[in-house]
Amino acid sequence: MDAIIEAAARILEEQGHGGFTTNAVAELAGVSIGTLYQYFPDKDALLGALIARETAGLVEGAEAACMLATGQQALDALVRAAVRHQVRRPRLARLLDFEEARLPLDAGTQVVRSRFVAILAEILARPDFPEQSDIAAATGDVASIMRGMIDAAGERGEQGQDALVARVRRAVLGYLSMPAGSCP
Amino acid sequence: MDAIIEAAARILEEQGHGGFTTNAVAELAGVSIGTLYQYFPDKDALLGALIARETAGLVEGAEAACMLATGQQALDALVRAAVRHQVRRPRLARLLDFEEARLPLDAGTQVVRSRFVAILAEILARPDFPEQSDIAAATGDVASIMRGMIDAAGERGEQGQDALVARVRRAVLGYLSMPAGSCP
Amino acid sequence: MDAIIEAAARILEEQGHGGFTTNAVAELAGVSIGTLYQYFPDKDALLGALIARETAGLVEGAEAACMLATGQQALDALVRAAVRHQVRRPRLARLLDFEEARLPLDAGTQVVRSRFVAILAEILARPDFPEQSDIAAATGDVASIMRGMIDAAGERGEQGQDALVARVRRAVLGYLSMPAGSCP
Amino acid sequence: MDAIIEAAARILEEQGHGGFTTNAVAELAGVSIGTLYQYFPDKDALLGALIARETAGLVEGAEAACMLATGQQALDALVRAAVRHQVRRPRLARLLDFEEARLPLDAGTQVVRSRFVAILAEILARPDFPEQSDIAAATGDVASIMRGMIDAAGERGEQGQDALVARVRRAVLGYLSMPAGSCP
DNA sequence: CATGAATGAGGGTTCATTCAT
DNA sequence: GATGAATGAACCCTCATTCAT
Repeated sequence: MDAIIEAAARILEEQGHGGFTTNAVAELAGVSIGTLYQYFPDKDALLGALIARETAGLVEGAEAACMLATGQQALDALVRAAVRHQVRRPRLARLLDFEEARLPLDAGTQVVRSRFVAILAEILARPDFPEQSDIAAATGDVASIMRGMIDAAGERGEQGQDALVARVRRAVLGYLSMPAGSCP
Repeated sequence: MDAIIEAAARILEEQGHGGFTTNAVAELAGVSIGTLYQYFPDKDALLGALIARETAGLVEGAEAACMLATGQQALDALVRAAVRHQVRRPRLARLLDFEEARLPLDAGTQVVRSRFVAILAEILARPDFPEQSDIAAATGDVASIMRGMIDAAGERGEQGQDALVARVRRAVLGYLSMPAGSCP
Repeated sequence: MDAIIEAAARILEEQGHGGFTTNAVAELAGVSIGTLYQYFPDKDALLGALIARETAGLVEGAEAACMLATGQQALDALVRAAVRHQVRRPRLARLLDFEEARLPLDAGTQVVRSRFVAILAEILARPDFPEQSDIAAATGDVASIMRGMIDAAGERGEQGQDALVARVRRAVLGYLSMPAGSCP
Repeated sequence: MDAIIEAAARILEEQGHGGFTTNAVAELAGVSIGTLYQYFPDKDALLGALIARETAGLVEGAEAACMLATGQQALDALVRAAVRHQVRRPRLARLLDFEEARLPLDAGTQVVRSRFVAILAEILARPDFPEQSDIAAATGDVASIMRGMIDAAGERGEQGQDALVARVRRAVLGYLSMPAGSCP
């Protein structure tokens, strides 16, 4: 039931973990608690489904970005997708981010998440970016940078997307164009 | 009682939020639940004390970094301090980071946190770094980048400090040396 | 659930405040503690419901008394109702009386209580009683006299109703027929 | 320790049963909790001592009243003593009244309390009062009337003593002068 | 004698989950 | 399928009481 997942999302972003109870979700969704348990075996399954739904949107954007011709364009679209995703529901995104680390991630979500990283890796390997000696590490770092900056913006309640997109791109490009292993 | 705070730290990093109950903390600390409540008026106060303790170490390192002559040296020391802090107890650091956002942060902790940012701002303003048009934004971004990368490393269970330090420095320097506002 | 309220009544009269715990009430009622809290948001709400239930019976009797033709008859019925109410469960009545003073009496119960006083005022104003210079004070005093005598009888464990009724009537009539303000 | 008893009194009248904890009493008295327990074996003992202290003042007044020549004078003084006692610390008096019923009254307090009734009985037997067919019952009733009216005044927060004294005397004299056993 | 840190049974309350209807 | 009353383990926290110093 989509209504249940959406109710879970709303409760989570409006009340935080404190108010996130199965009963509250069921009530907001307009179904009985029994019905909720018919669709989701337990609370974590509901959370997992919510995470999957949210992550899916992000991956869709990433896949679209991947279609673009140049690396610059693709990266730009990817950053934009990530920012848009976060700006839409910042608190929810942050909370789910945190939950993801705690959950015994079911296979489905795992795949979705690594799909994003795979796409990012493909983009960073494009010829219009400086070649990276360790592409896997670079990919991980870029992902971390994006996540760190975007989460922080959400936490601060930043509103506009464009400024944030510009700054994230600056960070990513700066990282990529900086030679690895410069002296200590 | 330091034993109680340390027990709280251990419970949190070993069992996560789920296992973090006042009774569990008291038991691990080897005191009765009543004793715990004689030192901390409620659960959040205990959490606050733990956050303060952990954050304090980090700020100390930052303050030492601030003493160094050049910006490069100071930044290097700062990154190193942050990495060391995180690598020591990665899970704990991440969980506390999250709690900090939720707590009605008492003044003391607030100060500690903003102190770190203030130090970072001072370092970034040094003459051996490229001048930033918006120093506040740059400071925030650099902090986010550091946090994002270091948290991710902790999440992945990365062990060695040096590689991580090098990569974080690369990201920060890359960001700083990239001119802001390059078009797409 | 009536069973819960009745269990509360029994616990209260058999064990006093000391034994009046939500767990004890639930157990005696034969329901789980969770069920109790589904019907009453907290302990005070349960107490309030019990007070309302007990007071209701008394007011009913008072209202019936009010229908009677003469003041003498009405007063007699009123006293009888109050005595009957108290004699039925003396300890419970006394304890609830006390709690009533402590509770942030919800509107419903407030009304019930003042209703009794209003009825008493109406009865005392009947023409077959001596006219009172300050009817409000007289009403309050008569109510206090009744309550004092009836509570004391309950405390002593007095059993029969008739003797007590006769004595209360004597006190009330004595008060009413005594001119106010006779000097010493 | 008188300071402890007085602290108990103050806590009780200012915070009610809810705040009446041995720790609070000790703190207000300016002694340690250990000291409190050196003087009073347990909480009820402290309460008992407080009751004894308060009741004692009342009995003293009653004994003084008993010395007066006529019944009228003695009764007047007795009522006045009771009212004064209550008006001084109304909430405390009411709470202690209630506790008295619950406590396994130690012999000392028992004696004090029945002493008051004995004095009242003696006064009511004076020749300037109408003769009572059942002097024991009359004594109990008069005591109950006094207590009911005076407690109610305290509950209402009534301030002046004189009006209350006049009304109580009216009630008592009215009761005494009313022939027992008038028709139903 | 005074102290006060320590104790821990027990109290009020929540909430994930079940199951008879 | 849907319902929602019922469950009870577990949580946070209090407070009367003890006892080593």
